[in-house]
Amino acid sequence: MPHDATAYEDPRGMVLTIGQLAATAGVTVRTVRHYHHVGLLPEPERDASGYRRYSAQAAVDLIRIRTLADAGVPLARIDALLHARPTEFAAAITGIDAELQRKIDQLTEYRSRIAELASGERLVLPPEVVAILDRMRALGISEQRVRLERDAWILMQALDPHVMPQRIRDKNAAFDDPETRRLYLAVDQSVDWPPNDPRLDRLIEDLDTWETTHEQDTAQQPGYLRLVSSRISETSPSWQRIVAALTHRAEQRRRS
Amino acid sequence: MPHDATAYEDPRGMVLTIGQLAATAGVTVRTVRHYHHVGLLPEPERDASGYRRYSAQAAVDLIRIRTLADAGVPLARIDALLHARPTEFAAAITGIDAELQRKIDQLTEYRSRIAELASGERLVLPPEVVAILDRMRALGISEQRVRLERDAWILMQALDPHVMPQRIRDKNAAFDDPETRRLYLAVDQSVDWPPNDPRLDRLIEDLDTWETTHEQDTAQQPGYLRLVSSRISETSPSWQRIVAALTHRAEQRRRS
DNA sequence: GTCCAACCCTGACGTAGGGGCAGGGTCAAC
DNA sequence: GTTGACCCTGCCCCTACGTCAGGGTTGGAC
Repeated sequence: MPHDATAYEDPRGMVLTIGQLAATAGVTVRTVRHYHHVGLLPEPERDASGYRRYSAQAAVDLIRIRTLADAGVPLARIDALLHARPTEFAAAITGIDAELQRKIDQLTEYRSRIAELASGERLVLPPEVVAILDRMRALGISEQRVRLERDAWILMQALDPHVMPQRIRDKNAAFDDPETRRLYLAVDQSVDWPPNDPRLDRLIEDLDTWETTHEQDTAQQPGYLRLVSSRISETSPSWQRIVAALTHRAEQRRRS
Repeated sequence: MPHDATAYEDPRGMVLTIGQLAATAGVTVRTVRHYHHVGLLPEPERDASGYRRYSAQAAVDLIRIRTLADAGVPLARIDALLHARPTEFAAAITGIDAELQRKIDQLTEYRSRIAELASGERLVLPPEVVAILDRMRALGISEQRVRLERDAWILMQALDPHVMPQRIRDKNAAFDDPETRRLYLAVDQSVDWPPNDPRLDRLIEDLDTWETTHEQDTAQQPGYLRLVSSRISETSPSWQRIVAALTHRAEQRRRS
C-alpha cells in the first residue's frame, strides 16, 4: 500500500496526537484520558494503529476546560457549563469569579494566621482573654500558672461560652485591685514552699478573707473550674494544701 | 456506684467530648477521628462508656493543626512540623507563607483568564495571532473562514511552533497589500457560488497570479496546512474547485 | 419510668483529580 | 535492527475527609 510521506492524512482535521494536544494545553496525557473517561472531552477517532487523533477544536475545548478547572470548578460542573447557553454561562462565570475572590481573601487571612503560629493561645482565644494572660505575665506570674489559667479559659469557651464576657470583666476588675495582684503573686511564689511552711498559714488566711469579701465560693464553681483547681493541686504540695484548706473553709461557711 | 452530679470527674483535665473539641476548633467530628487514625493527634483516654475525653491542650494542638492544614500543608508534613525545633519550624513557616502568596497570585491570574473565557481563541493563541484574526473579521471575512484560519494557527503552534514569528510577519505584510485583501474577500464571498459560475474562472486566474508573484507553493506546504486546505474544500463546492484548480496549476509548474 | 433527640462508637465504602505502575504495540532515526 | 520516545488498556494508590450502616449512651421532658 503506497504511503504519502506525511502523517496528516485523516480528512477531518484529526492531526494531533494525545501528547501534542496535552502539551498544547499544558496538561499531562493522563489528564486528557481522564477527561475522556469522565465524558468531559469526547473521545476522538483513532488512526490505523489505534492512536487517538485530535482536531484543533479539541485544543480549544481542552484549554477552556482547564481554565475553568484551574479556577477550582469541579469537573462535573464544567461539563454542564460548556453546554450552557451564553447568558447562563456568563452568570456562572460571574459566580465563579466571586468564589475566586473569596478564596483569595481566605488565603490572605490564613497567611496572617500562619504568622501567629509561634504563640499558641492567640489562635485559640479571643484577644480580650489573651490580654488578660499577657497581663498576668507582665505581673511576673509564672508561665506554668499562666498555662493553667489559659486551659481554664479554653474549657470555659468550649463548655460555657456565654459566661465569657462577664468573666473577662470580673478578671480585669480583679487585677485592677492591688491586694488581688499581691495574692496572685504570693500564691505563684509559694509553689515550691514546703507544705508546712508557716508563711502558707498566713497566705491561706489572706486568701480566705479575699474570697469572702469577693463573694467567691470555690464549691459553687462549675465542674471544669473545679477540675482546673485539681490540676493546680497536682502541680505542687503547697498548692494542694492551699486548695484543700480553702475548700474546707468554704464548706464550713455553707453549713452554718 | 454513687455518682457526683457533674460529668467532669477525670482527674487529669480530660473533659471535652469529641464533639465539643471539634466545635472549638471549627472542624467536624469525622476530621478529629481522621487525625487520630493517621496519628496526627494522639488518641485520648476513654471514659467509663468508651467515649473519648480531651484536655484543653488537645484544643490548642488541634487548632495548630488546622491552621497549618488550612494553609494547604499536607497532613503528613504537619506531623513532622509540630515536632520540629523552633528554628526549623520558623523556616518552614516562612516557606509556607511564600507558597500561600504564590497561590494568591495564581488565583488572581485565573480570575483574569476566566473573564476571557467568552472568546475561545484569546486563551489558546498568542495576542499577535489574535490580532490577525481580528483584522480578518474587520475586513468583513466570514466567521466560518476565520475559524478555519484559527485552526490552522493552533495546529501550527502545536506542531511547528518555531515558524510562528515568521508566519505572523508574513501574514501581516500580506494584509497590508490591497490586492491580497481583495482576493481574501473575493474568495470568502464565493463560498455559495455554483462551481461553474464564470466569476470563479476569473478568481482562480487572479489567485494563481498572486501565488506565483508571492512565491507560494501549495504543494510545498506542511501537511497540517494541506489538511486545512482539505477542510476548506469540504466547506463548499466552489471552494473545492478553487483549491483543486490551484493545486493542479502548481503541479504543472513544478513539472516544467 | 420511659421516651426522645442528640450524642457517641466502630467499620467500611465513596469521592475528585489524577499518579504510577505493568505489559504491550508503534514510529522515526541512526 | 535497535534504541528511545511515543502510544494503548487496565488496575491499584493517594489525600482528606464525607457518608452511610448498625449500634450504645446521656440528659432532659413528660
